[in-house]
Amino acid sequence: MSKIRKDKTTEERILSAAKKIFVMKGMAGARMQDIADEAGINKALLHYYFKNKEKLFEVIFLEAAGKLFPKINEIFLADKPLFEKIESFCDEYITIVMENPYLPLFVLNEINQDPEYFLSKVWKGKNLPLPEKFLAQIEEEVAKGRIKRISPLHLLMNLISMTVFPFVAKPMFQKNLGLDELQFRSVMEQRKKEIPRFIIDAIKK
Amino acid sequence: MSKIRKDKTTEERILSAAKKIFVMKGMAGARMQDIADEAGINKALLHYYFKNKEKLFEVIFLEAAGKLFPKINEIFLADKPLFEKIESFCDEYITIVMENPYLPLFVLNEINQDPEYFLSKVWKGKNLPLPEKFLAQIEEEVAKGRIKRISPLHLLMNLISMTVFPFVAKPMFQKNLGLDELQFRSVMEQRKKEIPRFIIDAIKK
DNA sequence: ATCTTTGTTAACCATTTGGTTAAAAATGTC
DNA sequence: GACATTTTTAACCAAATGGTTAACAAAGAT
Repeated sequence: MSKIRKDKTTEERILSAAKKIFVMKGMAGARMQDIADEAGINKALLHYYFKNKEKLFEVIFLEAAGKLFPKINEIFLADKPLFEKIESFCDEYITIVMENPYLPLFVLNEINQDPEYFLSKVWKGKNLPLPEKFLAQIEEEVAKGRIKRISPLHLLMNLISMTVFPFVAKPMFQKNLGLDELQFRSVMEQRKKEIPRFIIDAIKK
Repeated sequence: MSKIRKDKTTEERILSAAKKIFVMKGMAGARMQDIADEAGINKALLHYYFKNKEKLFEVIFLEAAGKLFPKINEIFLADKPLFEKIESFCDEYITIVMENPYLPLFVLNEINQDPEYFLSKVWKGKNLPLPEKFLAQIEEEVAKGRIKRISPLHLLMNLISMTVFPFVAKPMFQKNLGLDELQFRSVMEQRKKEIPRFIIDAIKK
């Protein structure tokens, strides 16, 4: 069979549509007929290409998680000075999530539905979290007197919280603070610099 | 009709069961039969007492939001020094959410499904966000030279992010950092003090 | 005790949902 | 062009879902 593909294959159209609908509605709320409509195909094709809803969902979920989790592991493992790590994490992570601001909520919500199941899928070998090096790095900076005493665990939580949560709570912040879409994006761009500055101000001696 | 109630009325049992199921599964994933099973009643009673799924859901959602949103408005409006506000917000908010750690994710997820609809329900008069006073307070502290230059908006985002997000991402943090249930609770207790300390270290001159 | 009102039950209903099937259409191979 | 394989279609299916109904039971009012 020839491997030459013209424009979007049916499979690609399904995946693209499924991503849109699953990210918006979640597993429980998404309807196969809606995915088929979005892809412009007959619903039976979803089963021809992906067997069932669960299999299709898994592809989408793993792709989404594959965008979010390796990046966190990257700061764990990188050989860089601490402050640089913080700066590049914020910059890169916000850039990634800005391309699809609903990803974090989607992934976190599904993980909360069945943590063991979903996290085992995500961690199947490839994205195993390895925080030890990063946490040890923070301890070392404290011991060397370069930063104030702080628990590595809390520093990590603070970093990830400030970077990700505004996306999760987007409508709430928009309404609370009177931000339209453009303004929200602008604020998140600012945060690429604001968060590292805030953190470094908090821990620098 | 006598208003004397013995133990749990049927209505109370429904509400209690509905809260459990809706918070766990969300609107889309919750099943009326599951709620009835949880309450130990016949499913038809759900409609006798609450007409339909949407009406029942709304009661639960508003109750949940009513736990989370007024507290945020409280820091906006309180006549207290800034640092005290930050300290008491973290302390009280974490205490509230610890009683039901899944509330933030539940409320935020539903709001993201239809922001206009849900936020208008929440803001129907009573919980209208009034951040101006708080934001002005931060500006004043900056102008008086008591804290470093910082955008009030970012400070507010940082405060709420660090307080709430660990609950939203609970399974992820547990897995990443090897925390069992007790340890997670202990970490969140620590954060009552750690977050204000971190923030104050970041902004204090 | 009688009647009215409220609460409960089990059966039922129409629609929706994820999935199946067989036939037709399209594509690939020689 | 003939045959094989893959893709697509429309109809169909069983189960699940939110909701309805009528009968009965319990509680309230007089």
